[in-house]
Amino acid sequence: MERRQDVVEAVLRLVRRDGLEQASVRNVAREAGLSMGSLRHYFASQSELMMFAFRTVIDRIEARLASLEPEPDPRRRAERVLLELLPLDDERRAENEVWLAFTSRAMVDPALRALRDEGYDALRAGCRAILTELSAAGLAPTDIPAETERLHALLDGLAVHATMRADIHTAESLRAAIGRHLDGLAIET
Amino acid sequence: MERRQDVVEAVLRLVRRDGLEQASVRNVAREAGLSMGSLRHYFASQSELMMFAFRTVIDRIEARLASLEPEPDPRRRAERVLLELLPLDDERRAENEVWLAFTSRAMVDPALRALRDEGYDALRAGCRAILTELSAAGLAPTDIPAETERLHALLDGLAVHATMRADIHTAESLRAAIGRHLDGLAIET
DNA sequence: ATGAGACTAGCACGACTGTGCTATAAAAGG
DNA sequence: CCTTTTATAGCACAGTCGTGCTAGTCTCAT
Repeated sequence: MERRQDVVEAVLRLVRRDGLEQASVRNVAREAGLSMGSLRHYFASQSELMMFAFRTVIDRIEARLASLEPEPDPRRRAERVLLELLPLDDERRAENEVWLAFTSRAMVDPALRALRDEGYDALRAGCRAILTELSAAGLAPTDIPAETERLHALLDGLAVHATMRADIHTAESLRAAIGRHLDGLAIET
Repeated sequence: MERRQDVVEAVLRLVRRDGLEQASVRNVAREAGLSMGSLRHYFASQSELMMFAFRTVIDRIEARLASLEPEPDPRRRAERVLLELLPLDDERRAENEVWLAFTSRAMVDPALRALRDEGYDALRAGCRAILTELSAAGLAPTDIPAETERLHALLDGLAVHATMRADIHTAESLRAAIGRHLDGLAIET
């Protein structure tokens, strides 16, 4: 059963190193140290493999968020959750790279689109929850939908930028951007 | 005369409809109504074709920005420029879809990366220019680098979101997000 | 020990890939 | 008129692609 996870690891390595289009059945098998036939015993088709890999990425991000230690202060909690979603270390940088590749393919692949939308909706709901709490504490405006649009876009924009150009966007500059946005929300109230 | 432009149109149609990975030499030739050999008379290799197509997209966006009618009021000018970059109509939606596809491939293709970085830098410089003007007019904080990071991320985030889910992000909601951000900048000053 | 199922391996097929190459048709310049 | 470019077309080659298929090997309960 855990062998499927090994295969997914191979997929993610391949996607990061050579791009999603290089994640062919043959390449994945070689990267995972399996024969083609053996790989197909775990995944009947390529699309099943890709869906599973995409789902794994989503699950990991959600698991990391769920394992955050509780933080009563709304402002600090907001900061912590948002920063957890940005590519501040190699692990999360890898996740974001893979996410970007899948997202791009989802533009033309209906099966992946459903998963992408699921991730999108979850992230947006998270942003909304953060803003609802902040607003209740008087730390953000009351127009939740509008601020959700803005925060969600800022978050994904920062993530994409940091993934594309890790050299320019340091952990510090990302932290500063988030902090500044939260400050702004408090002032606008 | 410029048959090359017709070929690029075919590439862009193909990328939008079926994804970048479907933009093979054969498919592009068929889409453009040419034979393979004929296409190769205009573009010696596939990568030359892709680079040219990517460059065309960049040039078009810059041309559209350059053709904006002058607007003396800093706030209105900022709004106009930023909205021009968002996928508010089909033409710009198409550009953003293609941009996203190229951007994703640029993660693993050094040749495309140079072009992507060029676009990235130009957009960031534009954001910085807008903020410098706003700041001079007392309509934005003086910490230009930090605000550039935020505005640039917001802009790209909105663009990506609207491109992925055009059904959810209406022209109105995008306009509102930009307007709200500019309001916030003025308040934070 | 024997049969069942899980696992591993690899070949074959038809389709698609980018590019090298040659051959023909049209246009242009002398 | 002839020649030189320019343009169009298409075949051949050596790959890679996903998947169907068969067969051998392992583990384990009966």
